[in-house]
Amino acid sequence: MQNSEAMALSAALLAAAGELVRRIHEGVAARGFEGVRPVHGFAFARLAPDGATVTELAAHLGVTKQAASQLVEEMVRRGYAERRPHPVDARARLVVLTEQGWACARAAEEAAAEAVRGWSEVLGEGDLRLLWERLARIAPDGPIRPGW
Amino acid sequence: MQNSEAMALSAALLAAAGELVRRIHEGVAARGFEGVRPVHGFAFARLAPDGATVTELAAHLGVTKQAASQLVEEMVRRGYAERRPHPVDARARLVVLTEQGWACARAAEEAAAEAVRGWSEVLGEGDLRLLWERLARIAPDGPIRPGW
DNA sequence: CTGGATAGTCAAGCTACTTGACCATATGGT
DNA sequence: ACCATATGGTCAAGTAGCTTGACTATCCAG
Repeated sequence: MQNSEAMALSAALLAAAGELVRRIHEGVAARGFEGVRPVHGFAFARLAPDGATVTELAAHLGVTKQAASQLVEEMVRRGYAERRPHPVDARARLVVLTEQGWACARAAEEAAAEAVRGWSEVLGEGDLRLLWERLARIAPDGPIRPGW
Repeated sequence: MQNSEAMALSAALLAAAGELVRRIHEGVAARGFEGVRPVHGFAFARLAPDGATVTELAAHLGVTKQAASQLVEEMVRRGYAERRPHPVDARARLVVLTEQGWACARAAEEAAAEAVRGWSEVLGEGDLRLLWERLARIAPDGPIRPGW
């Protein structure tokens, strides 16, 4: 693949990602969760199953643990999450979602589904799943960094 | 497609985009252009063919024209670009790349090609082109926003 | 020629991130 | 058992890169 083509592919990927984030953000806001930034949705996704420590969250988001700590602080202040003592490590604290946090996480998922549905209409469901499968192979478990 | 699947697809897309940006940035730095931020590469791509005005660059990057103006100022200061009078509009100024700017743009393309080559090994050239084609259909001509 | 739109810049402010310092707890070698 | 070192977390301060607001110069339609 030529260099200029690689650059064009990169631009397309970045544009799609930006568009997606924008739509999810709008969708979440439209569901009444204003003041929540895009990064929160992906933080929710990490916290959702069983909670996570600040350090785990930082790794997931690709930021420093101080930044993750600030993010958690903000989520706690807004009532989306709470800090609990960690069951096995007294240094750590387990951050878990509150009921409102779960509601916001669901809103983010709905917004994502809404945005992706538009793509499905363009590509078709089958191609969309192929797109997903290939993207997942490219960057498995990579951090979801906020910004460049 | 289920909501949770849409979220997972979104995460995969974001992770791939972040990974790509990181690799391009590293590649450009490795070629001796330290101090250049990722956004510069995509600014170069827009300026490369025939130059562009600040306003056009702002639209391409999805930022305010003030931010684009600051970016241009920085690029000029570093010797990557220069402002010229616009041929037909005396209000506007045409921002064009210097020789060093072209060199950096080529470095960014090489770095992008290098990063994409790794994907090609995972997906195969054909699938990679399909991925590109589908991404391009999703967000044609969308802005390349720096960050969320 | 005149009123409104557009290109660009200057200045100030904000926000989300960073680095640095610090304490509490865990872990592993001796 | 003890100490050295590593790790989880937070507080504080600094900063980069964006924003909004205000302004000038130029274009263009009527």
